[in-house]
Amino acid sequence: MADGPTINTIAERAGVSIASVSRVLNGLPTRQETVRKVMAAADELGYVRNAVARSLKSRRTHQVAFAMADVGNPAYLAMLREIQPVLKSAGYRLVLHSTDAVVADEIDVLHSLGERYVDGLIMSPLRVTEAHLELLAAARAPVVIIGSVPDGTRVDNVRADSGTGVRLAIDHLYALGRRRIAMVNGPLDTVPGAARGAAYREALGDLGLPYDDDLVQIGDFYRAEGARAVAELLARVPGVDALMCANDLIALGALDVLRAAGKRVPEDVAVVGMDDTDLAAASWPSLTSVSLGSAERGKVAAELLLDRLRGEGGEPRRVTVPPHLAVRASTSGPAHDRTPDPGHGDTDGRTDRKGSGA
Amino acid sequence: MADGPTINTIAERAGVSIASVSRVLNGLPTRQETVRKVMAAADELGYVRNAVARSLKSRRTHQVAFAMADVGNPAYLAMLREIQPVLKSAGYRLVLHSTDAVVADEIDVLHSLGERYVDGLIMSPLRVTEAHLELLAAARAPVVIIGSVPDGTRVDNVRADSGTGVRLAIDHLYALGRRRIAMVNGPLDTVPGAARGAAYREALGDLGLPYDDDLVQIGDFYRAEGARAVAELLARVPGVDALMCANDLIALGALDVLRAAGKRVPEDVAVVGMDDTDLAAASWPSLTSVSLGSAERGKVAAELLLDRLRGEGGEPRRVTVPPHLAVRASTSGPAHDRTPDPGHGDTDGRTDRKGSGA
DNA sequence: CCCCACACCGTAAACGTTTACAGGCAACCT
DNA sequence: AGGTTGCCTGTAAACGTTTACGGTGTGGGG
Repeated sequence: MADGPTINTIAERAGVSIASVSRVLNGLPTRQETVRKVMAAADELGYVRNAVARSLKSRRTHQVAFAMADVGNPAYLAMLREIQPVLKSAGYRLVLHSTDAVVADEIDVLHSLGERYVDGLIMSPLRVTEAHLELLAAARAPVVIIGSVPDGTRVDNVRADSGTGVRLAIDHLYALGRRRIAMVNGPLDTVPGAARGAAYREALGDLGLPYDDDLVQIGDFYRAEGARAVAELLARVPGVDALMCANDLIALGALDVLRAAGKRVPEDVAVVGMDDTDLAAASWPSLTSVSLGSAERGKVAAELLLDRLRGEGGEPRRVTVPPHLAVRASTSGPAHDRTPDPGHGDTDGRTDRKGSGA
Repeated sequence: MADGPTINTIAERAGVSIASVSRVLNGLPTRQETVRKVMAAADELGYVRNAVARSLKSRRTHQVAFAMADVGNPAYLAMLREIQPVLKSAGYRLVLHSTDAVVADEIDVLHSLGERYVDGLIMSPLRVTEAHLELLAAARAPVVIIGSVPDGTRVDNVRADSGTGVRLAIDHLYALGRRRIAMVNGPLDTVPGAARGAAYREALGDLGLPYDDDLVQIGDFYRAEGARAVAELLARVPGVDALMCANDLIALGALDVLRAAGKRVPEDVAVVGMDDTDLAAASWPSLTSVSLGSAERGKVAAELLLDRLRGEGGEPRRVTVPPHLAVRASTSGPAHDRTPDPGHGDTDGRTDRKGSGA
């Protein structure tokens, strides 16, 4: 296999200096004859520029890292799917870090920025610890955080608004005439759990509905736990007419239990999920779900980072992506898929993906 | 922000040569006193090794690329989820290429191997063209292909076996007493479409069932097209008692239509999907599906590549990952989720993922 | 005819590491 | 005491680029 040709090999073969070769390859002004000779030599040798050497000299790797907890999580996946093309079209490669929700791994990623193998980083941390903040402050490359970050942290930041999301859903249910709206939440010591629980309470208040502890059931963010929680809830409050679920998996569990209990969805009980994953469109009945704009957040984050990489300075920017409601059969009757908000309504397109397996 | 400390900065501060610094940092035998001084200096300066310079000298980047058509496709996603941890624990970073099913992009990726920004590549191409083969033969780094490749191609190769997969499903349906088993396929000019169609015909033959053109319906690999195809099929052959669908999306479309037609699943019509995506476990009734072992293929591919990176030579290896059947409610009655093949039975665990949206 | 301007090119340094080689020094043996 | 051994360390080259700088040759103007 030998050792690939370098700029030196070309120089020899073309009878010019390596400086000329470099100039030609970079399109700097050069005599026509020289260009011809160099190009010919490069073609014959099948030369490809060594990216590592180039990076060393130019201090640019044209790589960007994206770090999140788990590729399998549809929220992160949606981000990834938007980030990738944005970076690609700007000439950057994407280095993927899956941190398995381990804080130490996230710290590692931040620390490894110092190795300078990427020009920038997009990170969506689970929680932001002191260690995160310290490393962020000292980061040797631009960083964009997807998720919430303490006020005053000097870092570009793109966040969701699950509080408003919950409110959208509750308003929707209220508009449909539902008055006994229950909340099936995940653990309250998680950031999303706490935020969604608080928003539920507030939204009820604003609508003049009483807050009733009996209507709140805590489980976990999984399907089986969601089912269990809803079963308990139904036993306690048989007359409930709507379920606000803290994510889509819980909502799927709710559908299971309601079906088993002989309740019709949405006629007897309306169900709303959250995150608007592709499971929502695939389930039966299809699930109305609050989209927190993961895709949009990914895209914005990538664009913020590219701005920094282009050298734009200035104060850290903060963008909040508004949630929206993807209305489907589980609240609005038997019609199949309706998305009243065409501005973001690519929701259902997502099931249109090929599942071949070559 | 200044310019980060280098090995030179440390050498100065510790009063030793850069060679000694390098030795200490790499754990080569060194006097205790020197180690102490160097470590102290490095700590105080917050030194982090420059990965680019290191790669240039050592000709190792500790990066591996994975190229596939689309991260959103659950089959590729499953691969990615297995590849990532295997590479990570071996100390490699993952560079992700999404080629959007554009052949030119795949060629680009292969070509860019010459830039030496990665030590190896795992690629799952849609089709393998002449250009692919040429570049593979000349590749300057080890490559593992996930998918089929012409016999005699000198490249490590991991493939699925969708033919056997179809047969598993047909046998299963036959064992349940079904005799009018229809096939709902995607276009026959695609690789998976052709293979699955042929396998269907063969499997019927082996079971002594007649092949009947009326029982075959061609659509496309999407939910809506699947629904349309099944509607036609039902109109033509009302007595069909089982549907073999060429992927999960088609099967979801089938469920929609059967429900609308008042047919019970599985009592009246049993339904089998293919690819065993997480949609299969989420749907109602949950969907029996043929897993083509995407996750397993990803894992095996990563391991083959690591072997090469460790310097193992030898003939190109070919591994075929056996398919298996994830049996669920859409064929085996009302009981919820049963996977009779515990050897691969992590199927349902996949829905147990958190869908938070910080 | 001389000089200057200009276009082009080559030499060499630099980016931040790793590593072959050789020098220095202490300890040990004879 | 002199020689040998072995450990530790420093010098310098190398990895493959980019680029500042100065040199050469040509053409044109005075």
